[in-house]
Amino acid sequence: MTQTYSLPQVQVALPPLERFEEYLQSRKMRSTRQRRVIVEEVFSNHDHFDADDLLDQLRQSKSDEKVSRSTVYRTLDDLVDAGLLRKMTLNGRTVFEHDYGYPQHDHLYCQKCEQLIEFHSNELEAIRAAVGREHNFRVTGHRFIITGICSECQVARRPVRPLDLI
Amino acid sequence: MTQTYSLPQVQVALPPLERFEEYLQSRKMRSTRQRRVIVEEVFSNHDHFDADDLLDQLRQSKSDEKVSRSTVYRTLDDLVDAGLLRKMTLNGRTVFEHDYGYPQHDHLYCQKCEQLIEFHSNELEAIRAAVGREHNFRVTGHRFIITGICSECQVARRPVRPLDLI
DNA sequence: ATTTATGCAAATCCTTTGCAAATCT
DNA sequence: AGATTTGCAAAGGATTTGCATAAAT
Repeated sequence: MTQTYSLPQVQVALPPLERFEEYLQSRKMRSTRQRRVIVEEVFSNHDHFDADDLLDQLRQSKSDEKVSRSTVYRTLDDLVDAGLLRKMTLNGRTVFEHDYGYPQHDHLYCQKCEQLIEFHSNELEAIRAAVGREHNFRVTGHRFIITGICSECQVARRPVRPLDLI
Repeated sequence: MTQTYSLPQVQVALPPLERFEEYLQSRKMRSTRQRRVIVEEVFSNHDHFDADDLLDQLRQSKSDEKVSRSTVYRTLDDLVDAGLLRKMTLNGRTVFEHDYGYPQHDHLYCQKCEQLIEFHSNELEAIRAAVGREHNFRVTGHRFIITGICSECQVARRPVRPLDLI
């Protein structure tokens, strides 16, 4: 039942860690215990997080695998360079989210619960392109965030975050 | 030739300083020399700026009108509260721009010359509303920034800014 | 054996704060 | 006079850096 003839090689997405090691090799950087631990932790769930969140998570998981704060910062930047993570500023906080193997999307940001909701819009891509064309601007990316109150918070009576820093 | 009968009072936009003094009064805050100097300086040109830029400008203009760094920070926040300025984070920098009496717009950001180009799109408003409706999200605002290379920089050969922080 | 990465503590950058003195109303 | 605001210097928070030691090739 096993097929032994070879199929045309399909571009299958590598697991994040492997993808990262590929990147490291290409830059003559080393695959260290810390880097591996960080990548595993980062891709173990799909939340948005900042350096501190990650540090906390690392401390909670297998306690023997310590990683210093500086290494977390350094590796997070490497992961962005490698295209595994996206970095953005939200309300003054630097937050990261998965980029590698993750579909393009934008965010709704609730000013009460501070939750980020993802959405995708094809029309947005169109606008982006049109605006670029109009201004003879070579578009390489964008960031779009809609602020307001999410459905759950519309009933709850919680204070709205000042929100000047989106 | 002078008409002495009174016309129905039209809502004319007040100059920024007057608008600000109105705000100050409503909050029992005082119209101080520093606050006046800052507002005048801020609205003397339409560039985007950060606290440091403003401090420099203040130092260059009439040298007798000194304003301390803390006061600049404090007043900038007041101006945001008063609705005269918008605050946003760009590439890790906190930048301000005129809001009062200024039409709603979004930005193109050139990663080479770091210039901000303003544009407006009605379609964007539509998308915003549609997305909000879909997610039962009460939209109060948004931030949209398109990144890339402006027309002038497309010919020049300058390095592209890393740009992870938009 | 070499070279790169880590961890620590110190340094930096930007912004905020406490408080006495100065300035408004 | 009485209250608010200012300027200063010190405190904060987040991130980066220099450097000796540890770990990877």
